[in-house]
Amino acid sequence: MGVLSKNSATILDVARLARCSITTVSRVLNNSSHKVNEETRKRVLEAIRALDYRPNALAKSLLSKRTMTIGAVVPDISNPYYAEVVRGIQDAADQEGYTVLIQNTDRLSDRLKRGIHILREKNVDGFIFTGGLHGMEGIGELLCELKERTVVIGRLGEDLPSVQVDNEQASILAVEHLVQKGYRRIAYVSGALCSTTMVDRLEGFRNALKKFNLQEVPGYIQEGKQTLQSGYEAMRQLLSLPETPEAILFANDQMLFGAMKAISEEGLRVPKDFAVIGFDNVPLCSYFDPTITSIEIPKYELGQAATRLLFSLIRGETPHAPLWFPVQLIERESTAESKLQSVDRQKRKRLPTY
Amino acid sequence: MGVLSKNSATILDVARLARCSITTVSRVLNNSSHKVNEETRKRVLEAIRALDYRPNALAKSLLSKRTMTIGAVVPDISNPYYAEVVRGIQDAADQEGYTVLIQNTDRLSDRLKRGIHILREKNVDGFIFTGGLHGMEGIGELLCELKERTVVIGRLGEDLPSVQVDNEQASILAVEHLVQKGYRRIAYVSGALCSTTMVDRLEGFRNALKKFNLQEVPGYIQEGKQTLQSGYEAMRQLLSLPETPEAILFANDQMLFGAMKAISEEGLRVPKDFAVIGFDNVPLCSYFDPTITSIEIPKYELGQAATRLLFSLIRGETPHAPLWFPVQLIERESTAESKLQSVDRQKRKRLPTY
DNA sequence: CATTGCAAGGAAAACCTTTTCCATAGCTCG
DNA sequence: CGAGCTATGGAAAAGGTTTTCCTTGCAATG
Repeated sequence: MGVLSKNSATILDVARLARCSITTVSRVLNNSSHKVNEETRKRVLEAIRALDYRPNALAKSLLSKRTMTIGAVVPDISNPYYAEVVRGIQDAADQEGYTVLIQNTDRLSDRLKRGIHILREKNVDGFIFTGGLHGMEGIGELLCELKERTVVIGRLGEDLPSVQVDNEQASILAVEHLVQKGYRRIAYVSGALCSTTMVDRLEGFRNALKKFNLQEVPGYIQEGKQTLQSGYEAMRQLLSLPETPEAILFANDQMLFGAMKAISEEGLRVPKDFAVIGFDNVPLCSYFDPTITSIEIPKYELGQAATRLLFSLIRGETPHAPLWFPVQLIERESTAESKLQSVDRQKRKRLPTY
Repeated sequence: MGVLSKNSATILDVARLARCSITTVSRVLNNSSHKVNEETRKRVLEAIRALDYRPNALAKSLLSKRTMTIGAVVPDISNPYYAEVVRGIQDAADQEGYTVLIQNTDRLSDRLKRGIHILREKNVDGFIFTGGLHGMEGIGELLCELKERTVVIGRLGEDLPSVQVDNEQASILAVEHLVQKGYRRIAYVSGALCSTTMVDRLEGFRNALKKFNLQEVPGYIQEGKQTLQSGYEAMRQLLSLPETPEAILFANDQMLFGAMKAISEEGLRVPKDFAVIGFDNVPLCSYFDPTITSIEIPKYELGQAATRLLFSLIRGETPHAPLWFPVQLIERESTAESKLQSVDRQKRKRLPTY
């Protein structure tokens, strides 16, 4: 309507127009228990509408010490895994009227520190850390008074309230699946070991080898970054080994997809020549050719649960034990028994390997 | 040190400890031009350190009417395309000390409205809209006074300052490429036509058909959502047609990947049986088997440029004409000439089609 | 009639900064 | 010696809310 006023209306403007005090306006606004005459209320509401008044959140926050904003620290938002976790966080926050401020760290510890700094400066009401961060012990200090309003998805070294997934167990699950399918020479491609997630998955793989009496072949464990390119390179490494593995477990689906290129470049096929299995079960797994067996992590649910846990902390409830979420192996074509391997397996069956 | 005070120190605490007024503390803090005695300054700095004082951004913002935060509205952050755009925005914002508040709309117009509402409430200093939004004319009103601090990536119907890519031209480029390779029966799979991006790409495709004298075959234009599943379904539709297309242009790479599954399920191959070409050139394109020809959109640069444009608006500079970014066709295996088609092409060459 | 209680409303403090304006003291200059 | 300048410092307003604590009428109760 007409000229837009440069500065939006304040509560004082409303009070003036409604011929009452700002106290009354405030009461109407927050429908306080303090009674206000029905007629006055109508005048106020009318004035609010006429002026298109909306309370200034800044002023409110200054007083209430609540910004209705929570901060989320994620290693890499373009990773579909974290994108989904963030989605869970945002939806849960939304339900309680909170907004989420996202800080990307790109897995760099100084960007992490900077992120925390910004979030504190913005006066967020709580923190959610995702991905953990290995060997980054100083975090507790950075959080200061916010320490009691922090939730971690995964581990962080510090013992903060958390929502977790048993990554170690997940690796064992994957290896078990491969063993059952008759694969024995199993390699592992890890992501950057700067997140506890990656540390746990690797640990789990090693334990699984022991558990199933398989030996760790030199060169069968590759470390890279969680990218297509890195998966490709790791696979090339594996392909160059004198004795190539029969099956490969990838610490994340992205790396697996990258590796598929290396495999097909050599004219090799999955699962005929290699079985592969990924982590995270991103949507593409069921659309790839062949479809990819992957460990499903309840990404959305993790984000959601972490946020709810955070709200319970904010409400002053005492933190309870870490919340564990189940993982699940989704079997698809990439780990089917190839004919060749079925034969192999027959042969092996006679050997008392385990 | 020792026990953490529940409420962090204020400027008053610092002043008391340094035995001076808050005015002086403020001056030291913002190293104002107003002189302050070297010894006093030292006392203040000491007090700041001792109390671990950090100014309250809320109070500062209340006064300055600057939150050092900009809002970004994106249709879908889990889409790699937007993830990359957001990355560009964040990096550029970072450089100027700004923080980005992201609002996902999931392409729903009420979530969009809600997002705008939240951003206004949080007093962001400016807006960036991505993806455009078709048939959503009321936006200008929602923005109100922020209208002059809004930048759009793409079009929005309203004429706001923008950073653009010629999607229409891009479609023409793609079709031209296919025609040059000898393909004539070209289909198009569109995403949801609620974003101007999608509208423009479709428009471009239609114009390209005209330009190259190809006719629009009924059923050759499919509309879906920008998802793997939707791409898969669209492809199934195309495959069920009495005469299948020779080449398909997909409005985004995700849909293309979904379609690849439908193709391989039929035992068909790319590019032998179909040429396919995508939009966005996400990283996976060069890792897929076959590698995928796609239209490269400078996603990161778009985000970056939009943010810089926004800052120039915030500084009070007058908006200039829309900024155009070039698109580029990245040719890969998925549009190689199949032997079969080369023959076809020879045949066709005799016909005076265009 | 005096007292109590309630409905309705307002004044002012508090939240934490920045900024404008003023104060003091010591100097310099004409 | 007075005017004006500089170096240094503080008081107070402003920014927009919420909340605590009054105040004023009026009706009900004894």
